[in-house]
Amino acid sequence: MSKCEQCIVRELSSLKALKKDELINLANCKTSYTIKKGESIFEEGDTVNGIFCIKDGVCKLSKLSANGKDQIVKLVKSGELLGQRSMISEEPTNLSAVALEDMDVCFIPKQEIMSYFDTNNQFSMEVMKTICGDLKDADDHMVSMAQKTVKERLAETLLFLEDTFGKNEDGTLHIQLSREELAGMIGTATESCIRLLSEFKKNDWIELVGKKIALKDRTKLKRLSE
Amino acid sequence: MSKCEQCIVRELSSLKALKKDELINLANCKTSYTIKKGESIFEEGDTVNGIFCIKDGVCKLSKLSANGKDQIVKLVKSGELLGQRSMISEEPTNLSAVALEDMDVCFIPKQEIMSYFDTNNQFSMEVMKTICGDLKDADDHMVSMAQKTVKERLAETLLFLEDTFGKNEDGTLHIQLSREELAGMIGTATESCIRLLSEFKKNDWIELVGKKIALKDRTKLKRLSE
DNA sequence: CTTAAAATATGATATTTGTCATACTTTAAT
DNA sequence: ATTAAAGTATGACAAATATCATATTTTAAG
Repeated sequence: MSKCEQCIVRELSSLKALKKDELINLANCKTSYTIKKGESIFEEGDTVNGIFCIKDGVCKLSKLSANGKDQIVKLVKSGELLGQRSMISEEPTNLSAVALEDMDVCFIPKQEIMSYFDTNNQFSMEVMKTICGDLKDADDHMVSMAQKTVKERLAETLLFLEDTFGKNEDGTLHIQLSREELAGMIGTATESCIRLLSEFKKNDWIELVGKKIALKDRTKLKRLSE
Repeated sequence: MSKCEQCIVRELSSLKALKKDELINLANCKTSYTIKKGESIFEEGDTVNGIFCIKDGVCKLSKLSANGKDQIVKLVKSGELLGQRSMISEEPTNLSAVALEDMDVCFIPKQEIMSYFDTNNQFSMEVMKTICGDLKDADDHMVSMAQKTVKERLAETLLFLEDTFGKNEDGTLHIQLSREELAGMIGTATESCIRLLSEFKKNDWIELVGKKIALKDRTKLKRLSE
């Protein structure tokens, strides 16, 4: 049982507002475990009785739509918390969380978080601000879906992926998404996504290294996305 | 200065968690006013230094997209609070709020709300739950935009409008939206929206009474929307 | 290494949706 | 009452996107 006090990623989330004695309690009640790429942390309809603190790795939050396609709502990376919404609402979650890479996570039981809400107002405010940020992102995302073309959304998403997850030494996007998953982020058919990637490549805006993608002309992509 | 203690709509929002003495303070610092149909409560980019409690009327929350179209993100009606997200984030709002009907609202300064956050945990939890509910709605809405056709979204929206705002004696939707606004909710061009309304009418799923709309076959609409 | 399965890619085509033009209808102002 | 402006409606067409078929490449299993 490692000490939460010394955990680096804790500083990145609302948990940074916790005080020393709260951190000691936290270390005593948390559960650490690993999740392999492709495994799920929770699934649509599950009741989440706590929150997950992501120490390492990235996962996708997605929702299966009526037509059988998996729409990716958000990517969550190390330093972020997972499951807050569902835990606070006291409702089964409407999203599935699936690891895109091997992950290290800690589970913190609901009871513990609730006790922080009762005694540590700064923590409550941090959580509230995080959820408000998520809400703003969701609204903006929704407007993109409604008003932008698939091409614009692809450009936007590629830039987002590079900005958020960085790139490898060879310039390719660090985050590994299949074409199907990329299409699921954009909200389009896999074939349409592949076709547009080919078009972007032909225009020399991106490079395709196997199934990896490298951005070559961020300016053009930026202009297209707006 | 009317007493908040006796205000009926207060019972419908997070404000129901306030205690007697808090309500007396609230009554002393709130500002009541009216807003005419078409007027705005705040606009994209404004800093919102408090929240609005809607006593009567309905407004739209919308965001202007790059192509010049106004995407309606949410409708807010009496009993609900407005501006919480922006106030808590301490960021300018990303949405505009415009009255769809004449409205009565009260403005509660940020300072006052913050003091409740400090001293009344139940209130904080209620606000958190509301925002979490909004986040869930936003995610679901986003998936609809990404995965459903315009026709499906129109059917869904018509049902939502009847369920949420009710209908007049003649069976028409109580809420008054122009075709342009309805298109703005669905995320489509005004002409496409009008065209689909005509098609729905031809199929006898709805009736068009002037510019008003009456649902005639909820079952068909429901099936279509899913 | 070989093979089956999965992922990526591309073409052909149908469907959906947007855009532009125009007509009709309602609303509001003089 | 008359007229202009805004809102609603419809047609014609173009563009965007989905779907289905099929080929190619990559991955994983035996």
